[in-house]
Amino acid sequence: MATATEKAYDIIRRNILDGVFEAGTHLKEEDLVRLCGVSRTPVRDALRRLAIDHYVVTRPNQGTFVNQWSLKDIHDIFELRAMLEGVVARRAAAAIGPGHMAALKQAFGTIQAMLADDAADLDVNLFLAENKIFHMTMLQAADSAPLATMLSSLVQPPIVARTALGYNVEDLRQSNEHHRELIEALGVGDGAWAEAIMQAHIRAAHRKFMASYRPGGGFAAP
Amino acid sequence: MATATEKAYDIIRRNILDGVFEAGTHLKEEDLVRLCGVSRTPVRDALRRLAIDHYVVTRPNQGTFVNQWSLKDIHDIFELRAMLEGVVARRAAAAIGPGHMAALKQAFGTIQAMLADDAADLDVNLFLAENKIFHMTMLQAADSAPLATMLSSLVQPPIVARTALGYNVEDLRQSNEHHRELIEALGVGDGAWAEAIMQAHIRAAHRKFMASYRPGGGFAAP
DNA sequence: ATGGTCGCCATTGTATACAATGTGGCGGAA
DNA sequence: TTCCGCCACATTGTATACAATGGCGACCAT
Repeated sequence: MATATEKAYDIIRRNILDGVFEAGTHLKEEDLVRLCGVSRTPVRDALRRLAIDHYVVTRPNQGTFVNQWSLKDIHDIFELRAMLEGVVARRAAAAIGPGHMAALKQAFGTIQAMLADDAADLDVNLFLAENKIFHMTMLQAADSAPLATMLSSLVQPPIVARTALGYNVEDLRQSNEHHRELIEALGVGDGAWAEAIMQAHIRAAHRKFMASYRPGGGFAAP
Repeated sequence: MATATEKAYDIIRRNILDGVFEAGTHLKEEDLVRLCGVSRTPVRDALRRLAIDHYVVTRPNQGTFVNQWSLKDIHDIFELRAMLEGVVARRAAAAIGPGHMAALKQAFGTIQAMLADDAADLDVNLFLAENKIFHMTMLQAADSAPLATMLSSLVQPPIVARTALGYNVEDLRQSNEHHRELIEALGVGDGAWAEAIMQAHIRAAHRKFMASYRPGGGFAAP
């Protein structure tokens, strides 16, 4: 966290993800100055960067607001993610090398170990971190900068995080079984197989998310 | 062009599109201050907005550079555009109303009129404007904010503009015939048909673009 | 001659002061 | 009472001054 802009970015982002700043909230620059302990200039910079990542939207002369998605938007996002992550899997099957393959297996193994232990002490954030590593590795293996750019604008952290909150242990096991099958498909270079299982993987997440979604913006406990 | 930020944004963007700022150029804030006649603050704001739209990339403590795409990136961009614009067409076929349909027919008619005249006096910018209206109308008819966001990050104006430069009159006629067929498919609500012809439309543009592409960044005259 | 290191300068990052804008409330008139 | 217009304030937009960073070249040591 070397620069003031980064500091402001991280603090604001964290508050959005933690739900302190609810969807639609008007983020006033002066308040953020007090919260972050930096001047307005880096705060404004941070808000622009958050706009790039679609955490917020800025309306000229009005201010910056925490982004919110309609139910329809969320459906569309999952729909598009299923399609694009499917492409990622297909391309990864054609291009993956031993390094990325090893990273995938390790992420799978780490999650598997989490699930083998008593489920009670499972740390959702730890799961999310490993899950992210898995998907990022796939993305790198697919070796397409435009594809990576598009997906990054589609994988909305608030939604992904809340999806995980809706998971129970059985759901997590199913999720990691998909990972296992993806590794298998990639191992034999079967792009169509990899694409299909990846689409199932995302669509399953979609259903789990909807099951715990509440229109008001709140979410059911896991 | 009310605000200084908008002014800077438009000037810098125009210079990039016109090729004054070539790909990879280091855009120095102080130079842009002199060019735009505003202070550094709105210039920096404008550069952040240009980064959102992928015209430039910013590296911390190093500066802002005009974005450049590799040949592979360009292929990927067209590939993804074909897929996503296909989805747009499919969804538009299911949801389009009379207003959007009329707009599509008008854009088609305008382009048709351009091509009926003597080809010598054809204004490429005018064609581009109507072409954009056509595709934006399709996007609105598809009625999906996430889809619109993704495509906007994929439709790189420099590439689209240079694609048109590579067109000859026959290519333009083919392009507008695709538009005609899209309207027909949408009229009978055949989403699969619309999707297929849209994919062909983008892939044809891809080939026309590659035919006039020169690796150095220059392009053959039309 | 070559390799590394130090310091200067160009450039970006940050803070603060001031200007402009848009909004909400108050008051007056119909 | 209700609607319109105006004023004041809260908030964002802009300019300028200062701080920090990093790249590049010169210089020294080997």
